[in-house]
Amino acid sequence: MSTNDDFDPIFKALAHARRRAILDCLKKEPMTTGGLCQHFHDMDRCTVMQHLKVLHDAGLVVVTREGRERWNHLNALPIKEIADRWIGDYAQHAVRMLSSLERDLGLRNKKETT
Amino acid sequence: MSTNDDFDPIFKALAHARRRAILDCLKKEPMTTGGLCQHFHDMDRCTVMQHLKVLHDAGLVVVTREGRERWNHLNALPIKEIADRWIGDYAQHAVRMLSSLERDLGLRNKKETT
DNA sequence: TCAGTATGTTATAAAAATATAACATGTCAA
DNA sequence: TTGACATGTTATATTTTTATAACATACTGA
Repeated sequence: MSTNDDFDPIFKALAHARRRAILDCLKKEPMTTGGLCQHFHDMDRCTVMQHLKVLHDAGLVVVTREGRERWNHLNALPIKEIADRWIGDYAQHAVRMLSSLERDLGLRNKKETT
Repeated sequence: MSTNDDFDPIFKALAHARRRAILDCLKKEPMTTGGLCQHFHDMDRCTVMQHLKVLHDAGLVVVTREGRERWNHLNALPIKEIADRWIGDYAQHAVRMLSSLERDLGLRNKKETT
């Protein structure tokens, strides 16, 4: 399935807790690379930049420049695309499973009460 | 954020295209390990089993046994949880961005037509 | 201009994920 | 029982990811 492969860099980008934390930061407001390094003071600046590169390559971070500063903006569209085009089927699967479980429990209760 | 860490094994499990392909298979119907190996004939049986272990540890695959067969069932609930508890904020972010973009384009068109 | 600052690049060490091989266990059915 | 089969386990090679260091570039403002 081609759509599955399209999503690959996005899933990979989301796979690291540090990167999800960076996204959480950028969800609140755009930040400079330096600002992010300050926020994640336990992480080397180069590490932050590598994570930003992964996020950028996945299209989850958009970069603008102001003088010598680099502003990193969240682009949540790829995440929404995954939600719309990939997760839907699985969510349905889960809901079906839950409702059949509910039905089975219902039958059991019925049986017990009769 | 603690919820972020709870999701870690799930995001990690979803990060590999082969594992997502396995989930796609199991979404259609439960399969034995052997059945999966037959389907992914270009992958070593041990590799399939390792992937199944990752999926199982993440709670995405539930295992039942029948004699010498092991049946792997999809459990999509963790995916639905991510959808409900993690993706929501980002989807909203995306929608907000799109609507502000729309508004800006609307303003531009207005300007152009006046 | 020039010191200080923000970011970029290249190389490399360390850790984790992926794939395979070799061997082990348990079940079925003749 | 016993041979074939489905799965499980342990060890290890290969590849990728993650983290850091050292050096380079470019902008700002005094």
